[in-house]
Amino acid sequence: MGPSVERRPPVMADVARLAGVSHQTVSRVLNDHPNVRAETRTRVMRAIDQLGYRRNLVARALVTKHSRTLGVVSFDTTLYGPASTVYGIEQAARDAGYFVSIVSLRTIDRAGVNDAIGYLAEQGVDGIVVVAPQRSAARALDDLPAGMPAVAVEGWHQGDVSVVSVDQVEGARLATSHLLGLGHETVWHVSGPADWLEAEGRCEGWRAVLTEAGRRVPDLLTGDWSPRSGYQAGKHLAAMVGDVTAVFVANDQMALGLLRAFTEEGVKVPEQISIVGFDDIPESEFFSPPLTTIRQDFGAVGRRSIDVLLRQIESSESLPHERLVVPPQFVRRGSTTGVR
Amino acid sequence: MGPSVERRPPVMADVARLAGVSHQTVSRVLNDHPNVRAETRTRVMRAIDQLGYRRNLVARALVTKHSRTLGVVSFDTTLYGPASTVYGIEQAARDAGYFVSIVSLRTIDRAGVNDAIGYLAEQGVDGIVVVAPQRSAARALDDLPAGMPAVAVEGWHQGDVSVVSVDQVEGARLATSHLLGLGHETVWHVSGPADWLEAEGRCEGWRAVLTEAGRRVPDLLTGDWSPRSGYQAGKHLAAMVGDVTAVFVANDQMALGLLRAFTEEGVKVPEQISIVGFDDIPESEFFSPPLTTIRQDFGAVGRRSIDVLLRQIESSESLPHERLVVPPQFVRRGSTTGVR
DNA sequence: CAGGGTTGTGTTAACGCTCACAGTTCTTGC
DNA sequence: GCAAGAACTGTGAGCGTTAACACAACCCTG
Repeated sequence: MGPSVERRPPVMADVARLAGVSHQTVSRVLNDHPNVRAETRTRVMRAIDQLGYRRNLVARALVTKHSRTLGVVSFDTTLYGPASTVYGIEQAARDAGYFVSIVSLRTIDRAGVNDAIGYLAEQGVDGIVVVAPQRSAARALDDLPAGMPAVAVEGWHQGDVSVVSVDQVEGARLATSHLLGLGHETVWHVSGPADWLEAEGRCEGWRAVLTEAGRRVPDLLTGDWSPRSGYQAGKHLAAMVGDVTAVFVANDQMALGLLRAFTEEGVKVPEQISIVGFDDIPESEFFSPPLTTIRQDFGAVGRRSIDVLLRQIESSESLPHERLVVPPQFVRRGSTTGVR
Repeated sequence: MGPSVERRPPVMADVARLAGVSHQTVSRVLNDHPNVRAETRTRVMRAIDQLGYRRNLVARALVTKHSRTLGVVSFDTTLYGPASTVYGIEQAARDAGYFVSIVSLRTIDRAGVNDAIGYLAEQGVDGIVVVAPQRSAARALDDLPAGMPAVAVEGWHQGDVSVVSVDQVEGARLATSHLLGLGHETVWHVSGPADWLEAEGRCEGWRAVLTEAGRRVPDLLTGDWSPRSGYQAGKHLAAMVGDVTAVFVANDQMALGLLRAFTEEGVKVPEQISIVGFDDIPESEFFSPPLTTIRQDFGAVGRRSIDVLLRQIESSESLPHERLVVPPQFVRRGSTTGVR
């Protein structure tokens, strides 16, 4: 019946017409430009919510060349660590007025990360955070699109990109020293999978402390971060009670697996074997026994990485790349005790 | 020295010039339109990667009115459930060629969800998934921008928006029936916080089974999903061993808290009290004892919700809203046993 | 009350792409 | 060998916004 049945969403020009001003004035009101008469401003505002107008950020991005969107590339955001980091990133970004577009990789390799970065670049993100805990993934940062601001989280410090990470080596030192300080002859280690930078860092810290103290460095056991792999390592270690009195496990989930294996084999924790984990997942405090562990402040890592990235985006020239390190924190609970 | 030092990223016109064709032909190659001579196509392709050209999806979105981006609004993506759901959503979306822009709320209320939806709408998303496990949040879906395709996950089925969820009531029935089937007189319940739809559904299923079997419905205990709240409930229940022989806990994290409290109080699981959890987080299998629980297939929920949403986006007229239910799965482990 | 600045507003041209349509060239059949 | 159609390619406009500039109206100050 009416002149046009199909209703398209209102645009700036519609608001302008209704308010009796030019579209540019509407734009000025929206970007709260100073030089608009108060009376005009309210007239425009009234027109805006009369029409239910929302500005089209896509059109805006086209002309300003800024989408106010950040890209995040991560791996398996189902895990507590990545999930918390991404959460921290998202919060910090939104507080700064940015959107977050996320790509969560199933498997992580250079090609995959590169693709993801490419997609995000096409989409016009202003900067990219790569949560790149593996060597192979971190290497993908070498071929970023020219001029794309980026920051690596838990990545490698080589190459010319800023990195924000928890000090893994220090965390491992805390864990290992704690156990030696309790009087244990040496400390065993169940590490994360090869190629993971975090696994390497934790292994390095553990080995360093033992070496510095002149202790025997036992054979390394390797898991894949899963409770199951910890369980398997635990079965292996349980067979060596007496020889093994202290274990530093590279994450809390594997530590849970160890705990389970020890329970099954009748090995008492901490009486016969002390265990230290890493991460401090929310569950750790309620393991039996509650787990002594190293807390990583993932939220802080996320926030810091956004700080670095935004500084890079908002300054015109390219800043020198920095390396930010968030300290880990030792959390003493019931899974460790001194030797008799 | 050169004509221009400042290098701006190449655009379609640059590619066209280099390949000796019009910008439109470049566009056709990019969108693999059929009517382009093979020779022309390769010439354009060569020009594209000679210049390192990437198309500008923002400009494309401006004219097509489709950003190929989906918005996701969620609450605390640090928790295993939401994190897994969002992961499933992201995977499914990317497989379908869509980006995902995520907004993760700190606190969840109608205003917050509304704001988030507003932001996403401005940004030009083609559709929105709201992971709205609370009544208050679900209600925000009532005032969606007109014509915006949307789907609720774990939400309320009222209002005219499609909903995808795990059948919470059925899950609770499975858990409760299992315990009754083992010969327990009745089953206690530690529920999630009020206002959470999942908590309500689980409570409803539990109560229904007890009522149908003509059993006494014990006082309800309420937690907040955290292990700590489970621990507190556990302390309370431990004081009533003998009276209490079976507990259905609304999630695995709280179940862990119960387990810890029972261990401290010397209550044996499952010998004195049987426990069933909900979620099947990766840790549950390695609790002591391994937890009998109800598995939710979060990945499936994510995928299904994207299916529904894309169908809505890609069909021009508005489809009737549907209600998709993903069945839960009972997982028997060591935390439950029959009464002597 | 002339002239310089400030303040408020409008006009026009991009931004980089796709769509609609108008050409052009190549097939094909008789 | 030539019309008729199919296959390919080019031209121009426009998506909704901001930037740059132009211009009007108003304030001062001397």
